[in-house]
Amino acid sequence: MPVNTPKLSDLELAALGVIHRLGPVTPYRIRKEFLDSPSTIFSGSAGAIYPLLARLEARRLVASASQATGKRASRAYRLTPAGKWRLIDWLNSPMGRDEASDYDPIRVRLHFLSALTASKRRTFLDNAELALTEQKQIIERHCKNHQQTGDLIDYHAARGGLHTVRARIKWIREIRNAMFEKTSAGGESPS
Amino acid sequence: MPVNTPKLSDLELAALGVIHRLGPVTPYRIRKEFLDSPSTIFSGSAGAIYPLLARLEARRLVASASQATGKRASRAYRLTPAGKWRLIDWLNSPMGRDEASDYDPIRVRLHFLSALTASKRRTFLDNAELALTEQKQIIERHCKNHQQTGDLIDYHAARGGLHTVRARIKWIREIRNAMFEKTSAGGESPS
DNA sequence: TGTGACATGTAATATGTTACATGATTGA
DNA sequence: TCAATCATGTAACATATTACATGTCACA
Repeated sequence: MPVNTPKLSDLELAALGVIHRLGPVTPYRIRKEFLDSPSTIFSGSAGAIYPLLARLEARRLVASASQATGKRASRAYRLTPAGKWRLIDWLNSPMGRDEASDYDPIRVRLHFLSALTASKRRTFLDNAELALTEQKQIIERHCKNHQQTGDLIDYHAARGGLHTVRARIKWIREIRNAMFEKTSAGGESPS
Repeated sequence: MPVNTPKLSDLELAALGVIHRLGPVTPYRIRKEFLDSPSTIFSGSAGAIYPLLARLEARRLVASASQATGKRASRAYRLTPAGKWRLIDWLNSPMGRDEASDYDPIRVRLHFLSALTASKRRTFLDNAELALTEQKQIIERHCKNHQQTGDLIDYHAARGGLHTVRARIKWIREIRNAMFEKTSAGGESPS
């Protein structure tokens, strides 16, 4: 069932998802979900989340109820039925190039490596491998956490990050090998 | 040498890189570079590129010379020395979480899969694998092209996309296996 | 002579970032 | 009681998307 045609941003859709998963939830709790994620694409900044929730409420995709304990204003947001339909539409919608494509900031930089001296290129690759290795450790911790808490979906999502970061490390090593390690054996034929 | 402190967007930095690689180059040629890329993050829309070039020129990172053949206005852009320094600064700058992190639209959706019935979850995974497989073929073609033209850097960049998309396919299969194959095929009910 | 691809641009608009302001709670 | 952290918000700003307007060229 197509619902609420106007397009939503990735962040808005992800927010719907978070609200669905957590149930009635405060804006800050939603922010934390993004802030604590090993992925950094959704910054979870206040300036993004509060106006976003106002937009979603204006479109009747979420509803809020006051939750004030004492004087401080606080609202708990939940999905409306329309909001849940919209979320499900998104999850069921066919995947195209945009979804199959990924964004790798290191790969973007790599395209322009010819602007550097050979020595700086090597430093670039070393830095990349270091940063990726740290990221890998962060994700491995997440993975273990979710495994212990039995949170299957989050576990699989973390595994995705792990698969990817491992592939990227392997890739960086392959490049360094090709560029610097000369005749190293064992090279697989590309493709 | 730190140059030109104000921060540039990824697209602006990538544009500097493209201008550096191609030499004096028209706006449309720059757009095409993004339009033709197997990655879809940089749309290369006119509304992004033309104002961007004006900004970079105002900051003296690029300079342009008229290239009008006949009546139609056309400018060729090249990097200024400051522009080249800025590009090199970017490539040499240390990599942090943001660079080590990646953005996988399928992984974002996966986090909310609990909103779907078991049957729809399976469809989701099938769709994902299909889209990824198509993307893989596109990247494989790019890879071969660059290999034939001897364009080492672009070849390695394409290899990066290939490593990643393969890892993602493997990951999707792993999830389907865990959820449906093997042991108790009993899907849980949607929450 | 018209059609479609190539090419240059602008305007309206929406989203998200940074920076700021402020209140509440915890614990040193 | 002071500082840090948690939490709610707003305002200014910059960037990028969509949609539009228009010109040029090849060629059927």
